Amino acid sequence: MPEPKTEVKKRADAQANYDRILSVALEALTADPDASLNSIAKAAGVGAGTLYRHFPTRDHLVVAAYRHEVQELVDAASSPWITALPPTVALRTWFDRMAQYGMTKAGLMEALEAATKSVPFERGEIHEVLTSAIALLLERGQQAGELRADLTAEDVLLAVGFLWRLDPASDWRPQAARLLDLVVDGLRTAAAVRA
Amino acid sequence: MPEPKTEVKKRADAQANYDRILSVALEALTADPDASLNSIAKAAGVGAGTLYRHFPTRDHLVVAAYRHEVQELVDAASSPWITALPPTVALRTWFDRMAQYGMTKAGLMEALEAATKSVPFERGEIHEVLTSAIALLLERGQQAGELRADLTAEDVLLAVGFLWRLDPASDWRPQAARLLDLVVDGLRTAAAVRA
DNA sequence: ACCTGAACACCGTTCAAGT
DNA sequence: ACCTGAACACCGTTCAAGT
Repeated sequence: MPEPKTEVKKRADAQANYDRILSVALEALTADPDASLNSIAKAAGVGAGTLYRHFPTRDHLVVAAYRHEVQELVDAASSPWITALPPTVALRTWFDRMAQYGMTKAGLMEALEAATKSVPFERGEIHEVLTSAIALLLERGQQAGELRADLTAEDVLLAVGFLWRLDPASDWRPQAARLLDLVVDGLRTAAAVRA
Repeated sequence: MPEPKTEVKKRADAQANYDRILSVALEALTADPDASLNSIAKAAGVGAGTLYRHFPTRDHLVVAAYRHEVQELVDAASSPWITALPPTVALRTWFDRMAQYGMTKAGLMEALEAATKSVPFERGEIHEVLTSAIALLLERGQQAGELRADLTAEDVLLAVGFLWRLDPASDWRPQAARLLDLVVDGLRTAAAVRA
């Protein structure tokens, strides 16, 4: 019988290091998004080479550290309290939650931003998982005729990228609300606007 | 008679260094937006301390290096070929030009991005000059009743921030067009949309 | 297989010493 | 006044040597 997990089996010490690096990284990056990789390795009690073995680039580490948070965000897109809403409202509500998440976890914004970077082959699973969550909500609105059909989930992700340039220490809520209104309004079909 | 220029008079050698650093920086940053300050100082034939004396932070240098390009962009907002257009079209056309500029000069995007950063007191003259250019176009559309009156130029600058996350090496034009349409559509008043 | 940690080339930044 | 450039503390990254 092979392992039920799809992930390749690691040696026990490697797995333990992997987990410890991640938990330390989550803490360190939340405290300071610019925390150095060397400092994280040291705090995790591993050599610098070990960190690089597991996470070849900084983005890999950041993305992995916030995988859980991002997954929660993605899961929310298909949760009852979102899907019960009319499509356009659902999309807007989900973006609100996204803003909340980003603003309260400094390091998370870096992870989300990495997913919005342009060069495609450098975009990882976060990009994929976020766009699929957006696609879910977007397509529902498109099929209902509320949202324009000529825009992709990638477009929408780029359009809401302003969320990670807000200042968490400021009074960002009114501005986020105005701009999300702007984007969601732009997403609506002429028919939906007229209604 | 004092100097006609508002800028404080510098010693001749200081002025020469200042100018040379800027011209070298423009070239270096255009070639590689991540060029190091030390390498720019060396290429300009000055000590590192001299560069820091003139430009206390990297953003100061980047902003100064692209001042001329940004000014051209800003001037375009009040140029005849823009002001002759209907307000909403003018705004959209100006953004197209903005995208062109950003995509053809790699380092310029960094300068523009610095202007979109959240923390207010770190935003410099580029932010000010860009928002005033946007305000010019925006207010014209607002007074004509074509554009929503509840949005500021700062909002709009944030909303078009996706422009500096496009990949200049890719086929960015169709996506930029879709997203600019989205934003400009969102900016229009209900009355204008119905028309 | 995996880990360690010294070593390397580099970075931003400072500051005593010069002119 | 202004400049130089060595020096400092740090960064990301590598890799021989260990287990």
